[in-house]
Amino acid sequence: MALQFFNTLTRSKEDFVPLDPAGKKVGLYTCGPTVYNFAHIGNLRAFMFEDLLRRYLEYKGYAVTHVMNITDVEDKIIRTVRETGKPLREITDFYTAEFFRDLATLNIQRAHIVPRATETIPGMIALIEQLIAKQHAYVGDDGSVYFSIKSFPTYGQLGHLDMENLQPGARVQHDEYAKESVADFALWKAWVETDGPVKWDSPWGPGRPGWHIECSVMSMAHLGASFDIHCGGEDLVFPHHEDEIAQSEAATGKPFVKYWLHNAHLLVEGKKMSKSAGNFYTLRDLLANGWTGREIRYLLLSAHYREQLNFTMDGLAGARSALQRIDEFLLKLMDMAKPPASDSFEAPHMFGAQFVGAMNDDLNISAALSVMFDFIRSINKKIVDNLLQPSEARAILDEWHEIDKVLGFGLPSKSEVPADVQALFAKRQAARQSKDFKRADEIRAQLTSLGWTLEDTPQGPRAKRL
RNA sequence: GGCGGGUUUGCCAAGUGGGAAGGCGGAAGUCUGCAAAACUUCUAUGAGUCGGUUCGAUUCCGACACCCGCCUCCA
Repeated sequence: MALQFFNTLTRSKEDFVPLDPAGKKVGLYTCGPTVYNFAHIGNLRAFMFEDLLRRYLEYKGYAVTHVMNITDVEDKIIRTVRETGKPLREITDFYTAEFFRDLATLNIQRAHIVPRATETIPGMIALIEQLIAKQHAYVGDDGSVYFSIKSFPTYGQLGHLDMENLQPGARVQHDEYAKESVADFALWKAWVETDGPVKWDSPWGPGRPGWHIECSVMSMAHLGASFDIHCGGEDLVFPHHEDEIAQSEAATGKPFVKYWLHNAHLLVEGKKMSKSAGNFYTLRDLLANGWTGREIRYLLLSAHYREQLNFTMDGLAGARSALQRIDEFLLKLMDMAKPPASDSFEAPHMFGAQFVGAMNDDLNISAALSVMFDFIRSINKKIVDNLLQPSEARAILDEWHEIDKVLGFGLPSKSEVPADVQALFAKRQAARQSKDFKRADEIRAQLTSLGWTLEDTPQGPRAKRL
């Protein structure tokens, strides 16, 4: 099966064919964070899905250029500036650094290019000028610039909204802006007093960019007027991505994005995450409760990205157990792995092909993981029956490294056993052999206090770190 | 009000017009001086409810119930 993605634009699964005539290069733009607060796990699910997407594209051999913006000017940031009196840059630098720390904790690969909105303002002004020149935008009485929806007939295509019959939602404030039409959106927002020191000069007076324009400018600057994939949470479909399409295509006359991929939100303990419900988590909250980035990664990754994921503490415990089982499996293989004895060695049948088959179907990670666990069970059986050759173990580990480039769980490392611990192990083994079990149990307790546990296997005792 | 997604075992979660993946949990067993760990096996005659189409429906269609999302700056 060819690689397929569900494209929000067509609401159907489509074969993935890059714009690059050679079929090699892929341009990927993912909407980044607004840096006014710590990211919560809902935010992080989106970045996790995008990480899986990028890793899988790279696994498939595509040369991916990944761009992710940092939104560092926006209403809530300005509010924070006003409330704290701190310079904007101090606030956004802090939360940007925290954001990257979160990504590192979750083993999410950083985008190749990470532009900041505030460093892209000249490009935004240039694009807005183009839109005004082409009569897709107009300057309002207050000095703000608005995009004219009616100048772009296909507006509403991504969100599948019929603009003619659209009933404004409760959040629309009709009287707030000097717009010609309620649905028109701001490209440039004129400075108002509550903006305080946050302002930039423009041909239309001081102000700041609207939200949507930054993504159009930053994506096209690095990926060209047309590029392959644009991602974000499903809430961004409308208006954010709809507006990006309108601005970009109105300015360039070219199709903006070929594939739009959106991830579903998550629930926490079966409920919508909210601060008032007490189920609102940032990564630091979870780490403080003893969970690891790896466990959180596993849980966030384990459900299909277009399905709502129920994030629960039971789920995290399940992730922990599942990862332990994987680690145990890999450690066993590491213990027995040896390079093949001869050149005629044939690698054993692996699960890679089935894994790819599942992932090709719009990143069906659940099916892919089930293939992985089936494989683990089958190899465990061979180990129990003493049928697994050391060279096979080596080959499995080699392929596992490849698969892990997609999953990003990481492989366990064999811990070096210090000499004193090794000596205790030997002493206990001697005590056991002379049937002095009381002494053996004492030594086991001693090892526990040193942070080591042991497992007696047919091949002898095995040391494990607690 | 409009548009869209969903409801699968104790929990999480896939696929599928004809035998319901996988993970966690649980049970039994193997191994062990004991233990732990590991491993093996088992664990939904049933798919929100009610109808319809069909030889056959969890899967298609229609109602209803409930959950969730979007409808102008929230992943």
